[in-house]
Amino acid sequence: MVGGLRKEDAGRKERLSGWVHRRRDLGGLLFVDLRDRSGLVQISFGPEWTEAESLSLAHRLGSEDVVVVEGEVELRPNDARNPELPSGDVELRVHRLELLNSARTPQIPVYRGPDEDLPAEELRLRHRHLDLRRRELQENLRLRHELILETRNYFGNLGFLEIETPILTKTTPEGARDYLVPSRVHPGEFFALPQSPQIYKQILMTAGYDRYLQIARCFRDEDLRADRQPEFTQIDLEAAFVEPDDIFRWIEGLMAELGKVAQIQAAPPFRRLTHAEAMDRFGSDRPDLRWSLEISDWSDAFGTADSRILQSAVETGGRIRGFLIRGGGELSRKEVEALESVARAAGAPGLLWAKRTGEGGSGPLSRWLGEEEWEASGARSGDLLLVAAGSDRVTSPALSAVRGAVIEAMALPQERSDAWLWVLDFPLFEEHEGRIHPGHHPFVLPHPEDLSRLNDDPLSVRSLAYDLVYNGSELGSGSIRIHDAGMQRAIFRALGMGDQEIARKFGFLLEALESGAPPHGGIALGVDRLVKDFLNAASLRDVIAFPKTTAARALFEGAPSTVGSEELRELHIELRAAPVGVRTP
RNA sequence: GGGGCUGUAGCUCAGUUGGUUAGAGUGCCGGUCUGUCACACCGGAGGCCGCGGGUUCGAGUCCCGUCAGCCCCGCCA
Repeated sequence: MVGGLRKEDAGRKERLSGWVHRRRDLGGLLFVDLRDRSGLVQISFGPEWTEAESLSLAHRLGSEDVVVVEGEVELRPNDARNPELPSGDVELRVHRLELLNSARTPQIPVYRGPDEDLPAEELRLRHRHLDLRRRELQENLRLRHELILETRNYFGNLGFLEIETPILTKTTPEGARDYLVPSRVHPGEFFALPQSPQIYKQILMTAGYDRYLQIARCFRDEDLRADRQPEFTQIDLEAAFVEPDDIFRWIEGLMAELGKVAQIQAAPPFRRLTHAEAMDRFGSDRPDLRWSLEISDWSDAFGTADSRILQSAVETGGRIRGFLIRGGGELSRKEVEALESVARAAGAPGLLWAKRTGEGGSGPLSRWLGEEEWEASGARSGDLLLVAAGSDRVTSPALSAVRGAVIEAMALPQERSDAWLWVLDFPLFEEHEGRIHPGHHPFVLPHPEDLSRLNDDPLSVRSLAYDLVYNGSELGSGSIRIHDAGMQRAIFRALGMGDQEIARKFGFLLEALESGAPPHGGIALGVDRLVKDFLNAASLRDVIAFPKTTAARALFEGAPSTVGSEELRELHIELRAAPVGVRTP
């Protein structure tokens, strides 16, 4: 309302409410930028059009005071228009001012000057009510709302039902740490907050709700990152009698619609890569395909070079892979060594490199490269080779990190601004410290072609799991699920669970599957990440109204916090040690 | 659990090789000002240099520890 005034409104009487954004007190005249969610408009006070009492009150206004003003919309004098403000052609000449609520001087400024940095993140979170008054955050939350609204409409039109699932649920034995909620009426027992509604939506499938949707809150008690919050929101869906292509079609259609809302290009069909291809060509299961730079395999070309590092890498079953950087010779030795330390930070023992020059080459790798090797590499004079040798397990993450660093160091131009990708056929299992655990979760259907290897070579078994990747960011994961109880038991056993344990932890799921479960599958998309990536926001905290810190604290309200001994007694909980370092805000 | 960066006025920051009374901009308070829009001008108040310990004649500055925020690794079915 406030920010919507235009020159067509000139002459109208208006009553506006809002916050005092900034004031410019000229003595006789006084200008105030009035702010509400719609934007800013200048209101002016002067002895010729403002009641005396209101005028004197106006001179005492401070930042963030809440006011209501009545007056007339007037065209500003020609030389006093502000082209930078949408409402800058007009102002409200105030007849009467009423102070609805005075504000103490804000701890952090809502207004931000052109060259001014934002207040420290800690202060922005502590005084969140003030930070949220900033236009940028209001715009972010508005877009978030619109994307969620569009999502509900889109799936509603496709016949999906939004069904709520419990927040107080059963603890899940694998996966992330659960947030636990003690039961008062059942001493020693705990609910868990859901890491995802996975099992519930599968139960809904067996119950015949064949298209399910939920904008679902999920909780995982793990350490945080810039793109990870302890509680987060997912667009969670599941459908019966589907194949991966059905899911892809729906999600591609959704992204096209959301793209219209957020002005992002999302033209179906999206590119597809198998997990194996993605790892082979980009070293990552979520490559950023805004750049096409790919890994080359030089195992054959360099494997016979007179170098122990290179030879032994191939002899022990590894590969020699790397990047051919056209024009990379322009990078200084220091810059190339920075790339090497990126590789080390990502777990590689090192990164070999060579620049091809007019006569031969330079760099540690070049002493092993004869004319034959140079030719095989495809390098021309002025190019740079970056090479990692060893098992893919080590070199892939390193090369992926190097790829990003090269793109930045060379300032390579984006080849497209919005790169969508499906990554398919994720491994069913992964190995960690000698233990097999699910690559995604234990309910994923093994790839039908690989079933025979389930017992003998489980780590080679692919799954019908897929990820949606946007500009190198994992926006969502899904899969076709197991609907056969026997198959589900076999997977639990492959994960090392005994029959009793299976019955205790997943008996209710198996019972449901045995009752006539349809084939089904689905996907969950991270709303927070989606909004962040669509807005190109710096942090997830900029698209969540009340986010947690990296230490999983809420600074505004001061959660978590201690509770009284009476409350603990009711919950049958005894603390082993007095809490340390608890702050009261 | 590990590594890195940051912490100085309400806010954003500067602070030399360890040296006297710790500065700037903005905000705040007071004053002048009728077309400003980062209003301008004059004056003023405002500091546990995150916290604790150490080295030193002397610490915002060096060392150790600790707390908080951020980033990364591990972790995130």
